[in-house]
Amino acid sequence: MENKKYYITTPIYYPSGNFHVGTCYCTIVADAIARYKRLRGYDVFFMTGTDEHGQKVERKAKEANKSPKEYVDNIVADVKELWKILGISYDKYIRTTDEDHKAIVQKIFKKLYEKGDIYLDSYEGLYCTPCESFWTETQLVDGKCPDCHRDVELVREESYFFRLSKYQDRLLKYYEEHKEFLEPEIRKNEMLKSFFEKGLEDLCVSRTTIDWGIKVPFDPKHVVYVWLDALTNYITGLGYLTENDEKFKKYWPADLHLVGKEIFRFHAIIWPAILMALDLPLPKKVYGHGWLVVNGNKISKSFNNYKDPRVYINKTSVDSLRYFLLKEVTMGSDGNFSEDIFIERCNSDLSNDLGNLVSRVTAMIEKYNNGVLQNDNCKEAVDDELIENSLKLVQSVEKLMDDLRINEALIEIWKVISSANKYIDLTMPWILAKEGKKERLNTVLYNLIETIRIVTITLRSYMVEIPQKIFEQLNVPSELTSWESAKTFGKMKNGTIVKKGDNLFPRIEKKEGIFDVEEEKKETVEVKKEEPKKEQKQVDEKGYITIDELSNVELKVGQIKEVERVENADKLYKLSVDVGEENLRTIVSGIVPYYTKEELLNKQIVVVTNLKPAKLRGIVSQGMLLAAGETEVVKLLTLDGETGIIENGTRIH
RNA sequence: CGCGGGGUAGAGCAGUUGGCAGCUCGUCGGGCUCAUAACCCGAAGGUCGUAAGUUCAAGUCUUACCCCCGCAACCA
Repeated sequence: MENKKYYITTPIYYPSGNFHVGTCYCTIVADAIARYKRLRGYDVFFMTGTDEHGQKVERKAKEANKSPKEYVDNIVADVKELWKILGISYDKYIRTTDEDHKAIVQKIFKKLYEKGDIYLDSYEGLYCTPCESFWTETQLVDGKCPDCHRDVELVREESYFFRLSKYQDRLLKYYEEHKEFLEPEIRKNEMLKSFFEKGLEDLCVSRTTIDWGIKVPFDPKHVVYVWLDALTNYITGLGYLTENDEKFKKYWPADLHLVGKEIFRFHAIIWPAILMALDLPLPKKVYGHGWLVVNGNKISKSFNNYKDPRVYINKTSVDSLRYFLLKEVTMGSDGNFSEDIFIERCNSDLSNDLGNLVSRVTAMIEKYNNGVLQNDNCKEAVDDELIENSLKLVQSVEKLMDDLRINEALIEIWKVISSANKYIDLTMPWILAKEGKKERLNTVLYNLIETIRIVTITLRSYMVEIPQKIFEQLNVPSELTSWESAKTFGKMKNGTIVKKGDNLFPRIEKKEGIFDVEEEKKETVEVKKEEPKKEQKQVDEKGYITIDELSNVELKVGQIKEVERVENADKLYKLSVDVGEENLRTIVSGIVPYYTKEELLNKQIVVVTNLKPAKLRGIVSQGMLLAAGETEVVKLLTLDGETGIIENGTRIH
C-alpha cells in the first residue's frame, strides 16, 4: 500500500531584515510536524521559502547599493544557513524570484483574467510621492506620511482587481461545512467577525508604481501585486500548470498551511478565494499560530530583544532552542520568551531531567555490569507502572500531535522522564548492587534503558541531534529507533554494550550578558558594563576593594535637563545633565527601550562624573548614568523622595 | 461605543460541557548518593482584576467597570 501523503508549508518570509527567534518559531513548529509525520510513515512534502518582490526590498536594496536580486540573494543565503543550523528538514525552498514561479504566476494571472475574475479598473488612494507608497487614512500621522511626514495626495492609479466579492458566499458556506478548516477557533471567530461584517471588497492585484516584481503578461506596465505572487507559491512550488506537475497531482491540496496570526486572514479568505477561482481544492487546514513575546513586548528592534537566533544556539544547542520554543509556547497562543526563562528550561528540563537521567543510567550500567545490558526478568510490581507509562506515552503523543498540540505532547514526554527518575529512587539500584542482588539490578537497569529508548523515539520529532547521541550511547540498532518499535517494551537485546558519553546538555551558569553579541556591547556598554570592569582591575583575591579605591569613582547627583534621540541609533539618547557645574554635561545613554523622553526629563539620577569621555555614534559622552538590570529591564538609579531636595552636583558617598 | 486577546501562589502558565484550585521554576524542610551541586518526598504560598447577578454549586455563565497587550490590508 502506498504511503499517505502530507503536504505542509510555512509562510514564505519577507527578506527585508534579519530573522529572529520569532521567525524561527513558525518554521521549527512546521519542521517538528513534518518530522513527526515522516516518523509515522507519511510521504511528507515540506516547503518553506521567501517572498522576495515588492517595494520594501527594492528600497532596501537601493540603500545597500545593490540590485534587488543581489540583495535578496544575500539574505536567502543567510536564511538557508540558519535553517541548516536549526535542522529544518524542508523538501523545497521556494523563492518568488525563481523563474518557474514567475512563469506560473503569469499563467495564473492570465487564466483568471480570461475567466473574468480579474478586471481592469482604477485604484484611488493617498499617495506619498517621495516614499512611493500608498497609505490608508488610519495609517497617516497628523494627516501626513508616517514615514517621512510629508504631505500625501489623493491619487488614482490604474490597476487590476480580483473579484474577491464574488466568492464571499461560497467562502462562508465552506467555513460552515468544514469546521476544521480554520484553527484555532479564537482566530477564526475574530477573522469572520471583522471581515464579513463589512463584506468583502475586490482586491487590488497589480501595481504600476513598483518595478521589482512579476510583470503582468498582457500589460507589462503592471506588476503583479503580492497576493497572486506570494500566496500562489503553495501551488507553483509543486509545479502547477507545468508539464512537470506530478508533485502537484500527488501533494495538492495541502494538509496544513502554518501561518502567523498576522497573515491568518489572507490565508483564510484571499487564498481560498483564489483557489476557488482556479477550480482547485482548498487546503485541509490553515493554522494561525501565536507570537513570541518578550515580557509582553513583541519582538522588535526598538525593544532590544531582536537577536540573531544563532546567539542562543551557540551558547546552548540547536535542540535546546527547538525544545524551548516548542514547549514554552502553547500552540495557537502567544508565548513568552526571555533569556532567563530559556536558561531555566534548559537547565531544569534538559540538563537535570533528561540529560541527567541518561547519564545516571548509563553510568550505573558501566559501573555495575561493565556496560553490559542484561534483562534477567526479575520483575517487581513497581516495574509495571514504568512500563505502562512508556507504552501509553506513544499513544498519547500520537493523539496530541495529530491535534497539533505540540507543547502538550512534550509535557507528556517529560512526565515519563520524570517517572523514570522516580523509578530509580524507588528501586535504588546502588543498594541492589551493594546487596549483590544482581538479577534484580539488571532488570531495573534494563527497564530504564527501554524507557529511555522509547522516550528518545518520541523526541525525534522535536530534536535533531540529541536523539542520535542517545541512541549511540545506548547502542540502539537503527531498527529499534522507529516509531513502531516504540510500541513494544523489551526490544533491546541482552548483551548490548552501553556506554556513558559526554553530557548531553551541560548546565548553563547564569551570568550577566551571557547572550550579548559583540556589536551590541558597544552601545550598551556605558550603562552597565564599564563600572564592573573598572572594579575588576582592583579587586584583591577575596573580591574586596578598599575605600580609597572606591573613592576613585566620582559619583554625583545629576538632573536630566534635555533629552533627544541620537540619529541612526536604536537605543541611544543624547542627554544634557546638570551635575552642578557651569555647563550641562552631554551624556549618551542606551536606554531608549526602557524610558521615554518624558520620563527622563528632570529626573534626578546618579552620574559617574570622572569617567573618561567616550565617543558614541560620533557624540562625545562625558559621563555615565548608573542603572540596574540586565537585557530586558533596565532601571536608572534615582534619588529617594522628592526631586530637588538634594542639589544637583552633590557628591555621593 | 473600531476589533480582538489577557488579568489565577514570588515568576511563567494550564484549567475541557459550572462540581473539593492545578503545572513548571523559585523558596523552606526532609531523603538519597547512581548521576550534569543533579534526583526523590513533603511544606508554605492564591478572597482565581473589581463589583453585582444566575445557580444547590462560578476561575468557569450574565452585566457593568478598571488595568495590560496586540491588531486596524501585508513585521512570524
